[in-house]
Amino acid sequence: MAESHLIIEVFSDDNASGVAYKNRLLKRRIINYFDVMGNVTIAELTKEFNISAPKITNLVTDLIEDGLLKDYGKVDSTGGRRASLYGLVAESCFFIGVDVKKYFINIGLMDFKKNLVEIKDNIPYKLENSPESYRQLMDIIHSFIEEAPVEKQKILGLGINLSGRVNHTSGYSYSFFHFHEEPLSQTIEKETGIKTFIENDSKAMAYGEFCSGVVSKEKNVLFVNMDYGVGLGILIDGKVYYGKSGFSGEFGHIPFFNNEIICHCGKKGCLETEASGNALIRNFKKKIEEGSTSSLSKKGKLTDDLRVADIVKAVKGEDTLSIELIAEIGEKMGKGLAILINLFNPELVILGGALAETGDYVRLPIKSALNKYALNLVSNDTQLVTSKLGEKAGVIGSCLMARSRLLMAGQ
Amino acid sequence: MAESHLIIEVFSDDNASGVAYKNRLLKRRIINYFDVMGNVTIAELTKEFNISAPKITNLVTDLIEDGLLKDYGKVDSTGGRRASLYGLVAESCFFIGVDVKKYFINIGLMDFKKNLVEIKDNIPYKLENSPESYRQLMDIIHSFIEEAPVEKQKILGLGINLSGRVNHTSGYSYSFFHFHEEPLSQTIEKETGIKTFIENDSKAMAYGEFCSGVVSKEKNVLFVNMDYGVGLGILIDGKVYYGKSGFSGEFGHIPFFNNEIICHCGKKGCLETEASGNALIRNFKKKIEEGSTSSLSKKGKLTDDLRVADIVKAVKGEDTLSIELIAEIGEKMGKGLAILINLFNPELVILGGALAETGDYVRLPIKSALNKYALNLVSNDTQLVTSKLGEKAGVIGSCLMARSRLLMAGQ
DNA sequence: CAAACTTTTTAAATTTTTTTATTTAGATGC
DNA sequence: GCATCTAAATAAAAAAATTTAAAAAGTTTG
Repeated sequence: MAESHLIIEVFSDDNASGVAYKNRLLKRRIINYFDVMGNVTIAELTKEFNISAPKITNLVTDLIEDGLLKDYGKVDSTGGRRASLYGLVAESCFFIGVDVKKYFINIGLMDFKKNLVEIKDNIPYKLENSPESYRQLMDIIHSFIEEAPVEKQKILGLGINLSGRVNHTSGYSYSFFHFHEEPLSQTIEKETGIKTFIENDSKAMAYGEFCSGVVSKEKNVLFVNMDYGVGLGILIDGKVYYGKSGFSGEFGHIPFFNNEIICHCGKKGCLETEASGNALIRNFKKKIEEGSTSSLSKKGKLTDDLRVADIVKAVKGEDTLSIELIAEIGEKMGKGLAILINLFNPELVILGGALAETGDYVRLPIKSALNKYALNLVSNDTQLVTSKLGEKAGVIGSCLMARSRLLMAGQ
Repeated sequence: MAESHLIIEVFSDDNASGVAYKNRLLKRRIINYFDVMGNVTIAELTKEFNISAPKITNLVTDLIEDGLLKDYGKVDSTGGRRASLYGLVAESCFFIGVDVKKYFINIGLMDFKKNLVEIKDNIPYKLENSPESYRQLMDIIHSFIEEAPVEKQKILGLGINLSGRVNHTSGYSYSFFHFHEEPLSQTIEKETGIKTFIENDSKAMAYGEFCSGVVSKEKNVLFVNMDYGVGLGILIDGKVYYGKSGFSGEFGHIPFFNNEIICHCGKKGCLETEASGNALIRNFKKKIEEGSTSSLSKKGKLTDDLRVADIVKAVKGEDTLSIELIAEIGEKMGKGLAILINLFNPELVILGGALAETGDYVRLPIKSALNKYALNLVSNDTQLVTSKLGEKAGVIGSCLMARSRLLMAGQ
């Protein structure tokens, strides 16, 4: 009780002046350091922060009293007295992440040490921009909180991923659930009693992959979310890049093709019109109509709502048509990615989203298109890898987003 | 004498530990704050840094003794005792900037307060990747230093802009003057005795425009350098974005057209093949050959080395053909910029370089293409303006780059 | 034009932080 | 197995920074 009160205090944002304020800032920086480095010793902290040992010792002792840190035993021998290793206390606080997809929801609970304590996968749901759909989402969230194996007051943050245009600072979502004057984050916060953060799905996935996925030391990373649409999460200097209003990374809607296909954004020739899950389904249907065969069709007929997940599964099952079509998408995507690589000179490009789950089936065509279309000196710098978190990227990302936005408040 | 020694000390990078180190860091942060804010009072500094008045007073007194700061008199009445205004001392130190263009060089001297003390414009020069061309460049730099109206020891930094691939961290230039194992910056530093920084031209121009040009409060800004080639300087969160090796912003070489024109980079269909000064000249020559007339042609004949500057001049002189062709370039450039706006959601896009000097002749076609091709919600955020510094952007940018890299060393 | 009020600057007292020295804990070698 | 060494933790002393209080320099108002 009192403990949980103290925890929030560390992350609070009041302008207590002078020493108290500085100490709180330092504590946050220390927590942040533990975040990246895992367990560390006092000596390491003094070096990192250029602060004397007694002072660091005091702060660490404080953080232990707050319940955020604990002693994890001694380091291995370094020739002298063995140092104590300190680290975060996993169960000191928790965060919920909600990943809202087109046809389902994933929702998870993460502890302070970034362990995904619980995850509920593939909860059936249909994302629509209606009050009913919103209600349904909230019901799912409520029952998850109810059933969560931790006291509710220990849940400090709630992150929600939505596709489309989202302003993460103000908490407004423009593409979905924009029914009131009030920002969506605030509405949900009032209803749940938990500090809520709305985030764009691709950005959250990118962040997830950055903190807990394939990224090791790279600081400039692009995450491509290949799903029904195409999203992009941009990490610059280890931080998600938002742009003026949070609309950065509209990669799916760059003018790229000379076609006449009208994109759902209203324009023609968007990258998404030919290099996306939607395009894949359209192409697939067309091929079947033209007489191609596939394990997904019976007597030239397809199920009415063919989904991306079906085709991805078929690719894994070596369905020739699916493999051909996914390679085609990959080639076009690769040419688009060449633009990104020329512009960003990133250390790493991560392929994520449903289509990326086909692994090398989509990665290799992308790679060869990159070699063809990107400047060599630049693209030689860039590694191209498949997401490690896979379908969990969204949940993990939104938990981590909520977590970091709470921890970093005012920094 | 002793003074100048102290100045460098403030900006040095030795790891003096403890208090001395922290004070030096603080001093730098204070200088940095003066940089952006101009003259400020002690009270303002205490608020900004959350540091007590006596401590700030001490640091400011120190900086005054170092010769970097001075008292600029009192503020206007605020109802109580009038505060002293402190500000940078312009003549405490100086920086040289060299802007190397295809057919000429601009070189300038900047004081500590960012005033361009002196500039030598349009020094005839031909940029080629040869030792002779390098020698010529160095001669120009040497004689500028000789003739500069300040003691050489007060010149703390030398910035040099080169087009093409430059690694600003290591100091290597890959497109020009890469004759030795040693980084170019080091070679020049040895020869001049002044700390030298090599920079990509578009990035330096972007930085110049950011610090002293059209930018007021914006933090995410794109600077498009429309010259013979097309360059891009990306400012994110108020800092130049480099990417892994400093090759970011290769906007000119994104795969954008379905043409068969071979770009000098070796690929086909680069943006630069149709939306650049080189393309403009090619188009112009072709039009004349086809029988078009222009104030630049006599009896259907053109001077052998038609230059971009000639066409820009003709546009200002209302030459119809030139105006038509520049508008055509603008439209294509605008479609390319739509990509950037969708990706970066910037607050501001600055048009710079020789072609931008045609003002609205190129800006308006770009603007209308943006409306057509960029996502509205995103592009509504973005202001499109013409460079304020014009042809001085390069010199000012490289001076400022040298200045800030010296001031920020180790930050 | 003096009293009351504001705000900066300086001074003194107090607190905090760093430095330096000492103690503790374990590793290594003879 | 004890002396010697290394490095961390702690304690005491010294230095530095902040807080509080007071003085100084104005402004405003009656």
